[in-house]
Amino acid sequence: MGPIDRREREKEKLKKEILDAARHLFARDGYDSVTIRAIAERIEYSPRTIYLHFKDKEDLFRELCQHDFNEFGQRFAKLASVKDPVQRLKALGLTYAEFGEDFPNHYRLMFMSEAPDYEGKGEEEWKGNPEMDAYAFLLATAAEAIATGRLLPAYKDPELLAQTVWAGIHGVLALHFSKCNDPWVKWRPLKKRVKTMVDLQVDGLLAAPVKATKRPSPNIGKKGA
Amino acid sequence: MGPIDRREREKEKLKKEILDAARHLFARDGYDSVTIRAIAERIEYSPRTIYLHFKDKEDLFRELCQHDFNEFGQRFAKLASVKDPVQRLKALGLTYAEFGEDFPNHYRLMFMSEAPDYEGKGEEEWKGNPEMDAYAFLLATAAEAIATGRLLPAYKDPELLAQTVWAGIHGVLALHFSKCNDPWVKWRPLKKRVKTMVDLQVDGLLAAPVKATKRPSPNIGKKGA
DNA sequence: TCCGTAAGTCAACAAGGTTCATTTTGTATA
DNA sequence: TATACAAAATGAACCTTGTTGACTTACGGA
Repeated sequence: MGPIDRREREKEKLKKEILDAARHLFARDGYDSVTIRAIAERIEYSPRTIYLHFKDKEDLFRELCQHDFNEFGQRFAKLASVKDPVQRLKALGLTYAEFGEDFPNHYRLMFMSEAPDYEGKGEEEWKGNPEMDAYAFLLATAAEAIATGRLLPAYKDPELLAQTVWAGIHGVLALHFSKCNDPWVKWRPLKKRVKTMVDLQVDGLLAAPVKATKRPSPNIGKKGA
Repeated sequence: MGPIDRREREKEKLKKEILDAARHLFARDGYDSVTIRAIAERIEYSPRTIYLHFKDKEDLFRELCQHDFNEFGQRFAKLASVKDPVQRLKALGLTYAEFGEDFPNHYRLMFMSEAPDYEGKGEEEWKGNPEMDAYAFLLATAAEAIATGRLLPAYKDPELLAQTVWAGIHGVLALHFSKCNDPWVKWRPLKKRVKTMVDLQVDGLLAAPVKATKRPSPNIGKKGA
């Protein structure tokens, strides 16, 4: 049965066209500024047609992310070759930030907008999500880093460590995206801020500058305010 | 001239009513979900009236922030009594995060949405802004901390240090607000993540656990990936 | 009492997401 | 070949929301 197959293919092709148009516009103008009508105009179809392929604007947006974030996943995957987990942690941070710099609108989309509620959805719904893969990779690296015994004993929960490191770099980017116009801040170059964050975190984890391999003293004592 | 004054007072009172209604709604529902019409309905005036007091929705929103962020400024001001600048840095982080926890929607408003362009506006436009005061305070604390000589020599730029520390805590909050539903992350409690971030950063700055007062070794050498 | 100004309102516009009812199109079948 | 039918596509409209133009009302001063 040829015709049916062809139709199916054509349907897929149109969907791809929509995604391409949407990608272009979202990346250039940001989520809010892009209208369904504009996307439709770009592909020379009526706005209504888009709704035959996507439930609503957010659904389109989300599918686009899912599709595109392979780039993100691929960049991360390359870092598997870094043997030392602590160095890999650093590399992860730098790569993550680089992605944010290269694709600011995608970054915003993925990390700075309310996530959909996965409540109730099965694992299949989010399996294969590059964001998840990246987090898993970060988590594994954190665990390995801890396993080297070179970190301060306070940092022994891989999950907590991964979340904290992630938050640090994310903070640099997020602040950059939303606050870079504050006139009372003499912003340092983004790259410099990223590097400082990465260094600071690793310094904090190792808690002994550069080449110390053993933690200097086990008792950290109370840290209360 | 009594009547004129009274009119002025009444005008101010109505403006305050608008702000109160807006605060309530913004805090409860978030910026996007609040409509001008809803605010108007709450104060039992027509929507048009709001435009007699504020240029547009964003202007209203911004004035509200400006007005409310005294709370923010006051919390910070209290920390001036912490003598040790490093401890004060810690306290600043914890207080900042506490504010975000207590007023998530205000936090979002102030730190997670595109700032207006201050381009071209004179200093008067943003003078007295509590956000600026808070940043100035953080900056001063960073400078003092550096001046103690207890930090690693790599961290000698107060501006860069302030920006990095801010970014770290902000990252924890921002990630929390937009990503706490990701099912593949076993999120640790927010308070714990905040504390970890603060500790990690201070550990990194001091680069010698706990009570070390002198930097252990001046040469940090290259940190490149 | 009458005028002018400030305060306030109604109705409407425009933009944008979304849907209803309808038309067009291409395929399979009598 | 002519017809029935489902898929594809669309134009017009609906609804919400920010915003504004034009009008009405209230009131202090002459």
